[in-house]
Amino acid sequence: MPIRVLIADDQTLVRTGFRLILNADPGIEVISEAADGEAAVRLAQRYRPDVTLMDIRMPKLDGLRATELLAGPTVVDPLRVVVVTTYDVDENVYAALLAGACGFLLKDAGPRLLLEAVHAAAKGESMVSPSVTVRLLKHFTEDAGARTPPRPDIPLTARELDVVLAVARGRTNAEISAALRISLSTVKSHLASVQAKLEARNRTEIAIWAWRNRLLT
Amino acid sequence: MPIRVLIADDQTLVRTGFRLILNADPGIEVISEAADGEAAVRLAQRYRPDVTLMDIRMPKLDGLRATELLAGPTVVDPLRVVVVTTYDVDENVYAALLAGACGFLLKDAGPRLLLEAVHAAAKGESMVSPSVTVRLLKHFTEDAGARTPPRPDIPLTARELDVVLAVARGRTNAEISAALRISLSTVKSHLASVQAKLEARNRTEIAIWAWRNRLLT
DNA sequence: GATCCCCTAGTGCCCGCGCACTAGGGGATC
DNA sequence: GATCCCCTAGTGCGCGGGCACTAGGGGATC
Repeated sequence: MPIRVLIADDQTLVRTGFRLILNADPGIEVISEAADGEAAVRLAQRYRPDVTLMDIRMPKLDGLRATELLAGPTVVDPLRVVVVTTYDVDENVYAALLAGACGFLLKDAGPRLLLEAVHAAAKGESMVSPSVTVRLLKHFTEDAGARTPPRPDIPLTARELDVVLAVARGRTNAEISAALRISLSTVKSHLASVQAKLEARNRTEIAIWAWRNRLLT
Repeated sequence: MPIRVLIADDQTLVRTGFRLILNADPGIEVISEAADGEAAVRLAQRYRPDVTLMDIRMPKLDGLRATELLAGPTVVDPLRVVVVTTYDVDENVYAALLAGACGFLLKDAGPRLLLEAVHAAAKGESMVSPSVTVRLLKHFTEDAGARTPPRPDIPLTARELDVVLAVARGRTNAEISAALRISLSTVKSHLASVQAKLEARNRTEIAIWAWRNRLLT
């Protein structure tokens, strides 16, 4: 059984291009096309395709709103939507993912990537354009291991700082241990020395210290 | 000028498979291979390949450490490393990204994905396996979703607020009980309902909520 | 008067955390 | 080579805190 795909884009040429690429894959079948956002929502709700390719800039209803209607957090039985756009703008990525998109592709991506994205979406996985992914990972690693020295010159080691930041995010010792790939004992060791250095009585005071000193925002 | 690739994997069959796939692409040239982590680091430092494919489980030095040595945050002129592994474990993903990997691939990925990953890495972009991406996005939207509705308008009762503020100052339940002149049980009761309302998992997350919403300075 | 919420209070359970202490490998410094 | 610090890891212990549940008095609303 092939993957049933709906294409939503206001430009005929783009739709045709996508259709040709997708139909060349025997595992994929384009079942319908929409030229504006309203039609996209209507057709998607009627046919319930396995994957919907959604352009952002469309008449009547833009692709992000349409995505929210089809895959948003409040939808009971969300569809899989891959957002496709020309412009690699951070706000678009952000909005698309919050709207429930399970993929974000730039139109300059090659056919291989488009096919991968459709297959991934159909499996419940996600595919994001590499140029977007790199920023996503940056976001992630900054969040996870922002090794910025603290304002008041308390000599925390790099590892201790990792633990402090995790605590300040409300993580448990077990979670920290998994995230940093060290044992529970080691987490406790670091935490104990941090606690002594900061003269904190418990982990909450450590978290407060981190917030007070603007290690987090 | 083709993309120069180093393959690091202890299994000969895997290396051969990768080499065949990569060499089929005229834009890619496999310049060397390593069968353990130490050799990977040595060869990578000598030849400085555009992209290194790095297995995690390897003799002598595991791929994560090797990646850290080649692309870690402390390295002056980091190389591009794509981590490749059999096991889709969260800790591996975290560790790989923190070690500076600009890609994370599962070995069950198809050849298309491997090629895309190498091309992306060479361009300074990033490619992550779809099954991993889906979890990465979940993290992202959770983080973002926790930020977007900065709801100070959660209906906390006066007494609950007292307790929250005390917690946000690092007080223990016993101290709160004494300060507010109520029993320990009552403190726990209030705290339990606060916890439910804020969807917090522990008192630290309650304290974080208070600071994030500027209930304290 | 009935209903609802808030504040108060309790019991039992047990897991996570903090405390004290030890310890070895590795890198940097003297 | 000796010393120091960092990161790692472990054991044992005990308390604080989170979880589930019940419950009664009082004020406000319907």
